[in-house]
Amino acid sequence: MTLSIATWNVNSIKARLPNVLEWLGEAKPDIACLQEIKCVDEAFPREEIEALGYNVETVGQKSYNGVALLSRFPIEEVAQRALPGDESDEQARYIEAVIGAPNGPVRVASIYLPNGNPAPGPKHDYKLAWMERLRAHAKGLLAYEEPLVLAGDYNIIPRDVDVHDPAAWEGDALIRPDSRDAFFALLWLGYTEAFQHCDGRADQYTFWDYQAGAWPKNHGIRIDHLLCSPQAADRLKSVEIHKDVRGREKASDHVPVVGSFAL
DNA sequence: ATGGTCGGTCCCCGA
Repeated sequence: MTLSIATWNVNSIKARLPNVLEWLGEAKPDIACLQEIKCVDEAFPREEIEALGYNVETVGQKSYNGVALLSRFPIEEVAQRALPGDESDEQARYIEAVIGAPNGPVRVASIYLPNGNPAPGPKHDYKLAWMERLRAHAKGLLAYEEPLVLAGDYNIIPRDVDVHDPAAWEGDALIRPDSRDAFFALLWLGYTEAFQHCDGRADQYTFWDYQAGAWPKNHGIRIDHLLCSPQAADRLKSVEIHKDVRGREKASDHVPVVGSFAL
């Protein structure tokens, strides 16, 4: 059977609820990792999403950030409601759970990695420190030797072919060499970036800014990623970027990325 | 013609 795992930065679940319900109804992902829900847990439209057959777990925050995990299969254990490594970090950017999929447990995290702009500066320092915490935690997770997908908005453009005009982004926190190095450090642990593994084509984007006609000009960037443990990568069959979602009424600036696994 | 956006909250910030 095929297990599909999606990631989508919705840029406010309240503003995006009709789009989210429409997309869930047509794409029917088994597991969906959402980012930037921009609301506290009590304000999340849980009932509407549960009505489509999903179990729901959220780590919310007023106005900013916020992540959610939706699953057709039971969420057996919420393993983390924050990224370990800094008790003083109050930003809602990480949730990790074990899903009871029909053929065995699958661990999934929904990640909203800090943007980091302007760089250099305290926000970029926070981004790099957060990525180092993610690296340390992701390293430990490999010891489980289980199918694991770290899905989310990484705010990293991995390669120059993942942006319409690399020169226009020079110096930006999403493309800076130090940001990229921190992302590559995750891959060097043994994680596989699903899109590059399955497809790898140039000019396949997951985000188009609301400003400056970025969408009609196709001036996008690819920053939403699925990082797979070896046990997940072995079972990875395909990755799809649901680009058409960007052209809909009241669209998020990001689109869903869906991985299909023989799990 | 060198502009142009959203979303949340509150009168500006983050992306």
